[in-house]
Amino acid sequence: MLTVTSVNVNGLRAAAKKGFVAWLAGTDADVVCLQEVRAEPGQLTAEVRDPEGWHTVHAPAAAKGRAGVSLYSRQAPERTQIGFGGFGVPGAEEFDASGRYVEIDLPGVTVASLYLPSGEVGTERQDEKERFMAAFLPYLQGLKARAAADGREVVVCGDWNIAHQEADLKNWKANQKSSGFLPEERAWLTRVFDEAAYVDVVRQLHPDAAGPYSWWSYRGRAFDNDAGWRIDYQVATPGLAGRAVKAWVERAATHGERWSDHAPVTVVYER
Amino acid sequence: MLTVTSVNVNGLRAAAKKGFVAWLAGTDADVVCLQEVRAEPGQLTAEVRDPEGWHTVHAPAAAKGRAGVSLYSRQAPERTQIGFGGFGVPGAEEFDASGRYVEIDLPGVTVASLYLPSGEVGTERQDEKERFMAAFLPYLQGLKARAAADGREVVVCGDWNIAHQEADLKNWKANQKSSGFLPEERAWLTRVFDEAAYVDVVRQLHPDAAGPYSWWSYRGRAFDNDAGWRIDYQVATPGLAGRAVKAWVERAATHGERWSDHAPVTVVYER
DNA sequence: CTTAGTATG
DNA sequence: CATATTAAG
Repeated sequence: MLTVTSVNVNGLRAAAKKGFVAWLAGTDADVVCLQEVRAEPGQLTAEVRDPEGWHTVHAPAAAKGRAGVSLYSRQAPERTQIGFGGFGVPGAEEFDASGRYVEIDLPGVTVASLYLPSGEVGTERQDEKERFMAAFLPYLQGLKARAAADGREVVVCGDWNIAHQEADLKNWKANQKSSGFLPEERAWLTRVFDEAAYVDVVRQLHPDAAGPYSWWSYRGRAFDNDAGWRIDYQVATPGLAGRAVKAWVERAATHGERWSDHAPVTVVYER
Repeated sequence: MLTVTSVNVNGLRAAAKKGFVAWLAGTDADVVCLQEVRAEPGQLTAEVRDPEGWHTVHAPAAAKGRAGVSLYSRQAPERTQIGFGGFGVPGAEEFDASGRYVEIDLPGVTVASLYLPSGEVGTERQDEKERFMAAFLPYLQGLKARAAADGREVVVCGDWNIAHQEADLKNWKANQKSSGFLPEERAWLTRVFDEAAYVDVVRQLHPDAAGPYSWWSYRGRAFDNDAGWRIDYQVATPGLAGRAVKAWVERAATHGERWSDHAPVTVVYER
């Protein structure tokens, strides 16, 4: 079994003070993918930066306090890669120091932690999101081809900042012009699943569910009303997706203590 | 009796959440002078902005979140003045919208709340402090003359941001080059007391005490070690100072809850 | 509403 | 070390 968890921690320093450390100590996961770490490694306590029993890779953003992705694995990675430039994809280098992508090879499987830009309609942040999407899809296609040639599977975990279908957010009607549920963003995710032939693992195992949501805004009573969005995914190659036996969102992990506005998304893959 | 209290609240919104409201409800003072309110009236709750039983005057700074002085009085003021420009003192107008001075007339006595700039050696902030001092001494002289002609007494309460003598701060030796205990600042205060002939009321009643200190840095263990400064004063005309019968610093008011880094300085004046 | 940056104290 | 701002989410 390989258990992979992904969670946007919304500031690892704050999350660590509120319950992340206890959550990590209690998880059965073999790999934990973090997004929005929002800290340089040197700003983290040793307990969080390099916890006993884990190998860690931290990919902070050049901009202080922004973005930042990390990967924690029980096994030592065979290879580590920060960013997705250097593979012939135009525009990919722009994001190499943006704290949005880190990838490791474990035996037979490549695991990535992704934090796709969050965007805001009518602003430069939306343009950045679109540039990221334009570069990331060809990267995913190349990654899959290289992995296949190497006999490897791939799973790209993280906060994709796009809800794919109406079932993926509670208030889909009101959000059709909101970044995160724009037609062009949804169409791009469809291309990831259809053209690039990756699989949305949680949806595959829960085809009929509303959600399960993985993010609830801190504004208003979104969490209490379960007015959530499913924007955190495990996007896997079909071979690995076919081995997924269980998937869930740990809404309880953020209940009560609520150490992030996102909840951990976990998938158990059979060997 | 007229009881006057002065306290730098270091952000009235934060102080209100931590114990200021309870403290105000429990005080016997007739007049309360606040400094570093750091909020526009509209940002305060009604309970703090206009508490039952008080008349309030708020003089926020033009710059958001900076400085700001207020006066609370049980009796309605006969006159209110924000800033000290308009009395022929060169340079005084610079500070009219800086949230550093407000004055009211009550029957027979003028009470002011002052927040003198805090300064930092070698920076423009120290220059600003010096410009304020240069303008404020002549204003004090004119105020006294006008009050005398009118048969009024005066007390200027607040955070003067200068410790006068060695007894006024615990670590005076280490702070001889620190803003707040510079020779030129101490000499300026001496001119307030000697040339302008105002009286340092708390020192008059406690001539031999170390302190009583009214401010302890939040850094390190300054409060626990009582490594404080006496920089909050009630500076009164001699007639009023002669009526002062009791003066104390409410160190306990900020102990435990600690709703400010300053403590209230209270004086009881006989009628 | 929350995190984190920065400026001020 | 604490209170504010602002930007981001």
